[in-house]
Amino acid sequence: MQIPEIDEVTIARLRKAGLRPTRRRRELAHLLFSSCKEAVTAEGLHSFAQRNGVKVSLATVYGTLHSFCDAGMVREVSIDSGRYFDINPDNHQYFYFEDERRLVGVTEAETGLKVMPPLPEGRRISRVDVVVRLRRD
Amino acid sequence: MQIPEIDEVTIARLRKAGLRPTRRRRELAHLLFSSCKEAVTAEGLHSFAQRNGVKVSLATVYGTLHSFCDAGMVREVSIDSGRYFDINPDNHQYFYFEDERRLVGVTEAETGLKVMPPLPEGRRISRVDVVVRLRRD
DNA sequence: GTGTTTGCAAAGTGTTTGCAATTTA
DNA sequence: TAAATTGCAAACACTTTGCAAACAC
Repeated sequence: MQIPEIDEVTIARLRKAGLRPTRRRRELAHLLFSSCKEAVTAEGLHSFAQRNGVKVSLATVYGTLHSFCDAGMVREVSIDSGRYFDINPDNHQYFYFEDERRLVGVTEAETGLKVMPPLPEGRRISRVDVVVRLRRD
Repeated sequence: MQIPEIDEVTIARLRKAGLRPTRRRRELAHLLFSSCKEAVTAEGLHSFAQRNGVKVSLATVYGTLHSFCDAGMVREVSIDSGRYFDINPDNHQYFYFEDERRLVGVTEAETGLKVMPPLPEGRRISRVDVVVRLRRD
C-alpha cells in the first residue's frame, strides 16, 4: 500500500466524497477502485485485503464499506441474501452469474433499457434495480 | 383452518405443483394464497400463522416456504438482505416501499417494461428482476 | 485539543441442519 | 410399510454494536 501517485487519486476521491482519507479508507478504497472490475462482498474485499498485506478485521471492512456507501462512493446491491458493493454508484443494472455468484454492473446504455413505470400516489422513485440473472447455456 | 371448499383449492394447487398436501402445507398455503396480496417474509408468515391459530415454528415455516419455492409456487426476492416470497411466481417486477419494507409485485403489463439486454456469450437469462424502490414524496 | 475513526471481541439477527417422531400414499 | 415430511433445538453464517485506543485536522 505505498504507491504514492495512485494514493493521491484515492485521497482526492475520498475527500470529494466528504470522507477523511484515513489509512484504512485509503487502503481499502485503493484496493477497491484500482483492482475491482466487479462488485465485491465484504468477505471478498476482506480476503482480497489479506492477500495484499492489508491486515484488517472483517468488522472493519464492513464499517469502511458502509462509510463508502453512505458517502455515495459505492452502491449496495442485494442478491439471494448476499450483499454486493458495486464501485460504480451510477450502475442500476446488473448481470448476475448465478453459478459463480458474480455480479457485474452494466450501464443503462448497454441494456437499452429505460424504466419508467406509473407510480403509486404520493411516492417517488428512490432507485430502480434491474438484475439480469444468467445461467450457462 | 377448516374451510372445506377452499381447502380443496389449496390441495389441488399443491398437487399440481407436485407436492403432497400435508397438513402444514395446506395450512400455510391456504394462509398465503387466500390472504396475502403482497410478498411476505418467513417471519411475516410465521406471525400471521400464529395469529390464525396455526402453531408452527419459524424453522418449519422456512422449510415449507422453500418447498413451495422449489415447486415453483412462490418466488423468492431478496431486497436489502431481507427475503420475500411472492405468491405469484410470474411476477418479475416489484414496487418496494422502502419506509414500510413492503414488497408488492406488479406485472410486466403494468410497467410497460420489457427487458432484453444483449447477453454475454454462452449464457442465457435465468430470470430478470426489476425492483422499483419508492420513497414518500 | 477535539471530534472522528479504528479495531476487534462479543452480541445479535436471520437461516439452516440434524434427526427422531409422525404422516402420507 | 416405505418414503416423505414435520418439528424444533441447536448450530451456523453473516452483520452490527460497543467502546477504549489511535488518529486527522
